[in-house]
Formats: sequence, structure tokens, C-alpha cells
Amino acid sequence: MSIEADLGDADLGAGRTDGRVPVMADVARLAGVSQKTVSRVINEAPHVRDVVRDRVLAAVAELGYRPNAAARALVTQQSRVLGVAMPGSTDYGPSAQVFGIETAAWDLGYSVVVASAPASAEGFARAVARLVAQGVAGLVLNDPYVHHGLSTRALQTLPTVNVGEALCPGTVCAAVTVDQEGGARQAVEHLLSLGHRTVHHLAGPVDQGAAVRRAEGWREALVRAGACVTAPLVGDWSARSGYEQGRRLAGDPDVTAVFAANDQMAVGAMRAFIEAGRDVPADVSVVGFDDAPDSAYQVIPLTTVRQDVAAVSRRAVTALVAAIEGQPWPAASPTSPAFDAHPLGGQHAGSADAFRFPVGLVIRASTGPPGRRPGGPSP
Amino acid sequence: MSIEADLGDADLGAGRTDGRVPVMADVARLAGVSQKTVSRVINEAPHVRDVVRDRVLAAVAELGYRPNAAARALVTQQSRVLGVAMPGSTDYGPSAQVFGIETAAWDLGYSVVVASAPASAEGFARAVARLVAQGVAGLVLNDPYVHHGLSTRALQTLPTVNVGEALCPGTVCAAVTVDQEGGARQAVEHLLSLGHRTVHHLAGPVDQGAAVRRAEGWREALVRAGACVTAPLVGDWSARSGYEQGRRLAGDPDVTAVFAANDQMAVGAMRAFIEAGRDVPADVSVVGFDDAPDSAYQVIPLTTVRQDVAAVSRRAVTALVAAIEGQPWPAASPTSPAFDAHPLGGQHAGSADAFRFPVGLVIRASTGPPGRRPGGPSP
DNA sequence: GGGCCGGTTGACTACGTTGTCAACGCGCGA
DNA sequence: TCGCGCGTTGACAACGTAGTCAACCGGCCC
Repeated sequence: MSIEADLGDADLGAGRTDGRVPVMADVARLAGVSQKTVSRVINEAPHVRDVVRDRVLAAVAELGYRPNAAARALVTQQSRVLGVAMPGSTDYGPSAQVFGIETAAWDLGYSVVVASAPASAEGFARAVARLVAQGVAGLVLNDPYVHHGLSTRALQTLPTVNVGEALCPGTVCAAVTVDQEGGARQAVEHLLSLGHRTVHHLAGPVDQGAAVRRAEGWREALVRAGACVTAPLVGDWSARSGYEQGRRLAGDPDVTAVFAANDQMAVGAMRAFIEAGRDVPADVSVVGFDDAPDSAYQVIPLTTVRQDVAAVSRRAVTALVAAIEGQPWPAASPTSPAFDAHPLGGQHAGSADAFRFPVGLVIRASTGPPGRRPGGPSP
Repeated sequence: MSIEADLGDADLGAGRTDGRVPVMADVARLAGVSQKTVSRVINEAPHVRDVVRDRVLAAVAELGYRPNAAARALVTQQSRVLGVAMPGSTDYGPSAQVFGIETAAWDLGYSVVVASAPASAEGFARAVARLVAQGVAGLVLNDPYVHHGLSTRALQTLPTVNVGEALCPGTVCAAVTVDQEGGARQAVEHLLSLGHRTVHHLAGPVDQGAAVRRAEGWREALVRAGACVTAPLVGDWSARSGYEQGRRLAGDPDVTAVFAANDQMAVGAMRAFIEAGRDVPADVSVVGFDDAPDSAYQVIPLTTVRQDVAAVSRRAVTALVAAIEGQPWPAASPTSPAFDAHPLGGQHAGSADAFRFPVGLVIRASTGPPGRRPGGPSP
């Protein structure tokens, strides 16, 4: 393979740079042009004759020249680096987002620096400060962070996009998200259509937009159907929290259907029901949210709401890069070109410049009609 | 909260820099010293009187000055950025590693840029090339990449550390890993001690070090115990592959115990057994590897081998940073100070400079004695 | 009292790139 | 034929920081 050759060239330099890593001046000397012309060729600027261009490119190849990112960033005031602030979690959602952002960014010629910190106000402050200090050209914020003191003034000088729901209405930065309410509604309607009297909810952290929206969708669907709305139990996205809250639900014989705010909590809840001697789905139906890759192959394959995290991440990065390279980020207005592609907004007011991706219910083995009568296992 | 104040100061600058982001010269002017002295204060260099230092620090605070990373990188030829090359996967292992590396790096004042690419030779080449172009100070490689054309010469100019097992003996870069064989042995011995005649293996990709070492440990433990060694089935770490291979195992009534190379495949295998009407653990016992956070709360809580990914990542980053800041990376020798701390090596020759972390078996509900007689469910 | 020495400070420069602007050469129209 | 304009090229400065080295200052010893 070419690795050895590639890196070998890049490292050692086949040309006359006596051990030093080659710079533009070396290329220029070898090609017999000025350093500025090399710069033009490298940046594909106009006004370079083909003959000259070829000579320069040959010299670049011979020396294994690579542009110095630091020098370029210094002079252009542009780092071509995106900062991602995320709560450091190995949950499927966040990590899928990070990888999605990373892939999309590379495709657009940007690299990605990740700053993980607990989703507290201090954690957010430190993460953003690190990213700013590092000189990122734009910021991708994760939902859980957004409510923590993010203000209009604070970030308006730096292009910023939020992946997920913004809780505070004052937030001006653009948001890319999925139709959380719609997904929750689909889950609830599915369960009600199976014959369940109502659906209990295992919610995510109350200060996170995605969790709030899913809870809203759940409540709304119940109200619309005239079903009784019970108080949601709150978890922290982890399977452990799903298990713990699931044990509380398992103690209530009236519970026949549960909608968990993500797949991991749904799995934990299923475990709690099984442990309590209540079968899934015969006694209790469970629905998750995310459709993590594992969910189809759980011991009880999970009915869940599928969202395309990769597509969401891609859109977020695309919008962010457009903002970076286009207008100097005038606090993204609804008329900003970057946000005109799919303005499906209007789901909730005050966030007109949101992308909203559709979601879809995937029905598997964890849901079914309420077979045994509520009140305990049949004799 | 202080976010607004922090970022507000940083962005707008409370001083006399008329909109521009403040630079050292601005601080120097305000403090009445030279730019060089500001540099000394910022870098905590010696030979600065306390009075002067305080004056400079006050000016820094007033202007909200932040060092320009690009300029610093340009002049020091040092980016304080670590590059992480990873296969873009949302599996627990890789994503936990990325977060662990990121956290450890920040603690040491380094930021982390991630390059994800498929674990092929081309993917590896592109990922490393991107990272090098970005100007990283050091490289963290993930196991699956290492066998792809990594050569002594190729990376010897850039400090590099491998997290995981290096397959090719020619690889000189330092490696930090866990005791894969030992973990596999513990899993097998646990199953044999329960009374199983032998243990089948659901392995990871054959070209990945961790998968190979786990398979080696499994085979070794069986041989030592005089049990028969069956051909391992090969998956790709995903629950899906665990399910698919699990179906093949479920068809064989002699199978009473399975050791999967990671938790996700173990879960998929459990699903396959349940689907085939074989109970876990009554008919078949299953052991995983990783102890992912969810594994304790699976519908059938998983017996698995716990490894401390965060600690491994931390060690890798510590070693890498030591190499970056210490000697100019003479292709890490066993006597290199960076690798003297815990040389538990010697597990396999040719890699004397490896850190090897211990692992531990966590026994849960997915394993038990072979209850029903092999040959099918009892009537 | 003069010289020396070490701690402190600043002027100058390099780092590798891009932006600005002037200069050059060629073809074309007057 | 001359002048003009455009496409092409290069000299020079600038970006913000750290390294080098000289200058300065005070106290100390001879």
C-alpha cells in the first residue's frame, strides 16, 4: 500500500530541504517561481498559467510539501477547525453525533476539536473557553449545553449551531433538530392503538431540550386521545436510571405501556419488568427513542423511534460552514441563506430558523396488546 | 452565571482595542511593558518581578486577552493538539476511548482532533494524512488501524502511541493496552468451573489486535483445561453480527457456553438463543467483554470482563505527551522515561514497551451451570 | 571606588503563510 | 505604431507569538 510512500515523502522530503520539513519557499525555489505563486497554486487561485501550475505541482509532489496549518490560520484569521462542545458521555446519542459531525466536517475540509465537559454551567463555560482559546472557526453545541447561560451577546461573534432543542427562547443561534414531539406522538399512538389505556413516560433530564420535547409529545398525544396523563419518571439517559425508575413502574400493576425517552433507558426498564416477573410485551409494552444499532438485537428487540443522527449532524455542519464562509454571522436570521433549504419550522414559535428532521417508528417485539389483565399476573 | 461575563469579556474586550480582539501588544501597552514581558508572564517564564507580573495580569484581565493558538503554534512548531485516528463507530469501545483520550488530553493542556475513517489501509492513510496536515503534535492510533501499513520509518518523526494491541511485530510505536488474554482466560475458566464441557467463541475481526488476543486467551484456557477447541465464529463487534453468528451457534445443541469478544455481540447472541427457544443461562451461558455501562441492565444482565477504558486512555495520553515534551521521539525504546512507570510487559515478546492493564470478570445473570442436558430443551 | 555578576527587561527577528499592490508582457484597437 | 487593458507574476508587508541577545540595574566583592 501507499502509506509508507505517502508518509515517507511527507516526513523526510525527497527534495533538497536537508531534513527540514519543506515550506513554500522550498517549493518555489525548486519550481523556479516566487513563493506567492506557489501559494496561488496551492489555494487554486486564478491567474496562473497551466505550465507554471504544473511545474509547481511537480515540485510540491517531489518535496512532499504540505501547507502549514498554523501559518495559514495566523494570516487568514481562519482556522478551518470546528469546535464541538459535548457532555462527555458514551451514550449512543452523543457519540453518534460526534462521529457524524466529524465525518461531515472532514468532507467539507474542516477538522473537529472535541471538548467534553459535564453538562453544567461551569462545564459549558470551560468547554467553550477551551474551544475559543484553541481558535476554532465555529462552534457546534449539543443540546444539553444550550440552556446553560448561552446568551445572545455571548456567542454572537462566533458562528454557532446547536444540534438539538434550544430551551431558552432568547437563544439566537441556529438549531438543527429532529421532530421529537412527532416521534413521541407516534410512539404513544402506537401503544394506544394496541389497546393500552394509557402510556407511562420515562423521561430524560428535565433541563435538556430533547427530553422536554419528547415529554411534550407524549403528553400531547395522551391528551388528544383522552387518555389519563400520569407524572413522568425522570432518568438520566442511562440504562441504570431506566432500570431504577423501571422498578418503580413495575410495582404498579396498572402500568401496561411505557415510553422511554431513549433506547438505553428502555432497555433498563425492560430489565426491571422482567426482574419483577412481568413479561415484555405480554404484561408491559416498552418503546424507546433513537433506534441505536443494538436495539434491534436486544434480548427483546426494541420498538423505538428512529432518527437519522448522521443526517442531522451533516445538516448542522453544512449550515455552520456556510455561515463561516458566507456572511460574518449576523446572528442567523430566518432569511439567512444557510437556513433556507428546509425551513420546516413552526413547530414551536421563537425558533423560526430551525431545521426539523422527520423520525419514524420502528415496531419490534417489545410492544404488543395488553394481554393479561392489569392487576397482576394471571393465575 | 459567569458565562456571559467570561465570554463577553473575551469577545468584546473591555479595553482600548477598538473592536479588535486584543493581542499581546495591546496588553503590553496597557501594562506599560514590552510585548516580550507579556509573553513571559503568559508562559510563566522566570525573571519577572512580582510587581510587573501583577500589572500584566491585570491588563490581561481587563482586556480579556487570550493567547492566539495559531501564532503560538507557528513560532514554537508545537500545536498542543493531539490527533486521534479512529474507525468511525458508535460502538462502546471506540467512543469510550475517544472520550477518555479527550478528557485526559484536556487535563494536560492539549486539545484533541479526531479523524474517523474506515479501518482500511486507505482509510488509515487518509486519517493520518489529515491529522498531519492539521499539524498535530502527536498521534493516538486505535488498534484496528495499526496493522495497516504502519511502518517503522513512516511515523518515526511524529510521537505516536497505540491504544490497543499491535499486530505487526515491526511496529515500534508505544502501545497501551489491557490484558486481553487474561480477561478471556478468566471468562473461559469461569464457564468451565460452572461445569461446561467447553466454550465456544464469538470473535471480533481477525485483523484487529484486541480480537486476536481475546481469541488467543480463550484458546489457551481451553487447551490448558483439556477442553476441546472449536472453530471460533467471527463477527464485527456489532450486535447484529453477534445475532447472526449466534443463530448458527443456536442450531448446535452441543453449545452450552459462549464467550463473545465484546458485550454487543454477546447481547446479539443472547437474542439469537432466546429466539431459538434456548434459555440464557439455563440452556446456554454467555460472557461478554468490556462491561459497557448498559451491560448490567440488559434484559439478561451480562457476565462480562471489565476493562477500565478511561484509565487506559489516560495512560496513553500521558505517555504521548511525555514523549512530545521530552526527547524528540527516538522511536520509543524500552528505556524511554515515558515508559518506565509500569512496565508490566513481557506478555508477548517484541513489544517490551507496552503498558498492560489488568481486567476483571464481573459475574451476572447470563452465566450458570449447564442445567438441561445438551440435545435440546427438556420435554 | 571600580569591576563583576546575576536578575530583569526590551529591541529585534523568525516562524510560514496570505493580502496588497506594483510591474511586467502580450494582444488588441485606435 | 502607440497606448491601453488584462492576464500573470513577484516584492513586500503583515499576522501574533517566542527565541536570541544585548542592555540595564542593583548589590556585592576586591
